[in-house]
Amino acid sequence: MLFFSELLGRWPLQGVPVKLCASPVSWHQSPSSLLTIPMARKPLSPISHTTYTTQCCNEEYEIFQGTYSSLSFDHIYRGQGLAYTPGGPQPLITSYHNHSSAKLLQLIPPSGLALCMAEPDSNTQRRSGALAALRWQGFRSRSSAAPKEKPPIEMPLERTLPRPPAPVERRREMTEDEFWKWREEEPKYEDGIKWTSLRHNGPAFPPPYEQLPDNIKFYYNGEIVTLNAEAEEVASLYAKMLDHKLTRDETFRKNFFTDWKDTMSPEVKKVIASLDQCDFREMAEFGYFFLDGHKQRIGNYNISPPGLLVGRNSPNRGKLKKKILPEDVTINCSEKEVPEPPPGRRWGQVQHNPAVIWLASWKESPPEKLKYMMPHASSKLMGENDWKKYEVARSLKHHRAQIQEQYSKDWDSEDKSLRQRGVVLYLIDKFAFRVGNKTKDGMTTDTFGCCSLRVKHVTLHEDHKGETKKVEFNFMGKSSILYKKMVPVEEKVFRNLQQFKEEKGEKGEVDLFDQVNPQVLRTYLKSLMKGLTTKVFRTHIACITMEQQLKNLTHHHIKNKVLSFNEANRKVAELCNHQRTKTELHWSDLQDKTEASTDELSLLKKKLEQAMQGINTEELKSDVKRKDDELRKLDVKSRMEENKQLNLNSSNLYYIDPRIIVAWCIKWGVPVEEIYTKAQRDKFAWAIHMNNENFEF
DNA sequence: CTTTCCCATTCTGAGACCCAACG
DNA sequence: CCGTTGGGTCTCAGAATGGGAAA
Repeated sequence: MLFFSELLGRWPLQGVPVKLCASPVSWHQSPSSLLTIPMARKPLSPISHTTYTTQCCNEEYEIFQGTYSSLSFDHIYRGQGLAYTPGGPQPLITSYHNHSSAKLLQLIPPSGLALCMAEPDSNTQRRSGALAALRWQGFRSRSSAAPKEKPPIEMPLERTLPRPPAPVERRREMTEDEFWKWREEEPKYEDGIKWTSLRHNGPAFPPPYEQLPDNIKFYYNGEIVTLNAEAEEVASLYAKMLDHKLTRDETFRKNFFTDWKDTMSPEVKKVIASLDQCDFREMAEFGYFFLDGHKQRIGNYNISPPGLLVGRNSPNRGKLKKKILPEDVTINCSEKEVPEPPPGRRWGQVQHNPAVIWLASWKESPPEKLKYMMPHASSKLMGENDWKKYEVARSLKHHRAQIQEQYSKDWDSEDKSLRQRGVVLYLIDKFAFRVGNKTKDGMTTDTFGCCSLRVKHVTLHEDHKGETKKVEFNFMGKSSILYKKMVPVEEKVFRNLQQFKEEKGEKGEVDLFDQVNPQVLRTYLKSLMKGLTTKVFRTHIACITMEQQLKNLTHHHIKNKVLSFNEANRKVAELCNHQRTKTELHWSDLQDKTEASTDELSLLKKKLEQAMQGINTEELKSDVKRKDDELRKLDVKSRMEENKQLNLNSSNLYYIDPRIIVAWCIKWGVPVEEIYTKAQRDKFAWAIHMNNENFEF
């Protein structure tokens, strides 16, 4: 909870993290009825006026009549937010976002400051930052309202840069007590006077437009036309949206063209008569690259802005991610086509390496790791790699039996390192574990994979729920996702694990497989099959599983094809342990409910049994039935919730050979569009193009 | 109308794996 | 000679974002 007093010190509110207080009554002076300020769903046109009248403090006030809509901070800074109050129009300071509404909890005269607080539902919190505040001056009741004369408001929209220097004095924020003290002691101003001193830094402006380099041209009717600076800026805004469907919308085009024309110099205006003849394509500068002359999308062309590192459990979280300058960037391109660095800057390095597919790289910190600008998943280069990956995974089927035979033999070896290797490989082959590279101490999160498993991560159960020989895994995997599963294993694997554990005694933090590391394993796998690595197993198993699951769907079960597809997909996600970690709020509620219902049901059943001897059991029977139904419904719901914990996206994007899906789609007459989204179809264009009905993984 | 749910897409962090250099 | 290390490259990972529509 951020107190009102604190708010004042932080005006305007951009970027202020605010926690919601469950009962925001702590600063209430007097009870007041809630006032909802409705939000327009779509930005209202400037001419539309709406009047909202509502009850507050048991008196009726006219609250707004104005042109507010999806007001963001951005709008506010530009002074576009206006509230028409009884005292006349006033700038509105709020963090409204469309999709959100806020409850005005209290109006605090006479300063006219009002605080609006969003309801603590997840959406408003997420979208609007939980708190909206509104400064409303000239607050008066209707009875004493000043005549509705709207004084012209002076809102200097144009300022001369540079901005005025920030005040040097650092001011401590008031405590709540201090705030109220100040409020009591503040001088009573006469009407029309609000303050004696007022200081701030003015609005923040977006960076100025940078003109396009000379080699970027705009064409009209096939001819190069040089636009004046202002027209170019506006044109580039349109160019950015070329892929947007709105650029085929008549009104959108008409409106843009009219406004664009206003920015043209007379000479340019004379030339450009129709939008249809305009070719903006080159002006959409970023986001594309040309591979042997063919236009391809770039995956990530925005360098992430400086900020604080938000890692998943990373020891570096909170550390500064420095601003990346052109001088930090290495460009990879062909020799005669070096991109123009931003004006007045230069590239750190330019190289012409055709052996790699990245377009630019820079070192991001922390941790000191290279980042790359890469082609988009839909590009030829990425598509080829994707295809190659699946071909390798596919070829594993010719070697798998032999590999399994080999590692099974290793379980009996005299050599402990061989026995360990055999067990490790078994786990990888059976449970699709990641290899588990060494993590740098202190630099990265402690997460684990097969080779790096520690003694405490593995629990052996000789006899578990009547079944014998079960192994329980419990460790943090990639991205700190918990891997917790209980699985049956081969007798010999079990004995070996038992022995490895025993050797280490009570030391849970010790590596379970001390004789194996990813490097050794890699060399070994390489000798078994060309291109074989640990992750090939993961891909292979995922594909086989998917194919099998889809095959199991008979005509009878295939009524809802998309649903059955998801079911199969889910199996793969489960195998790969792909989860979403967001805690669903109602998840625990549901469990509680189920538990309570179960208790009630058993109680009712008991009652029924006791009453059986009597005659009047009908009522009880129906009670039992009702409760039973209720429980069944809850069960279905909870299973649905459970499924929500799985993340199907990763397996779909990275593990399941799209050719399996395409073949399945053809076989059952399911349009690919029903299975893959637009972005996925782009990524898997290579597989869709192959269109092979008989594909078998 | 507001609020909540749902989903596709983007974002950027975190692994795997390769290879050359090192000890 | 051979195992280890660390930088470089590409793949995989869930969260954040934001549009749209159902409730």
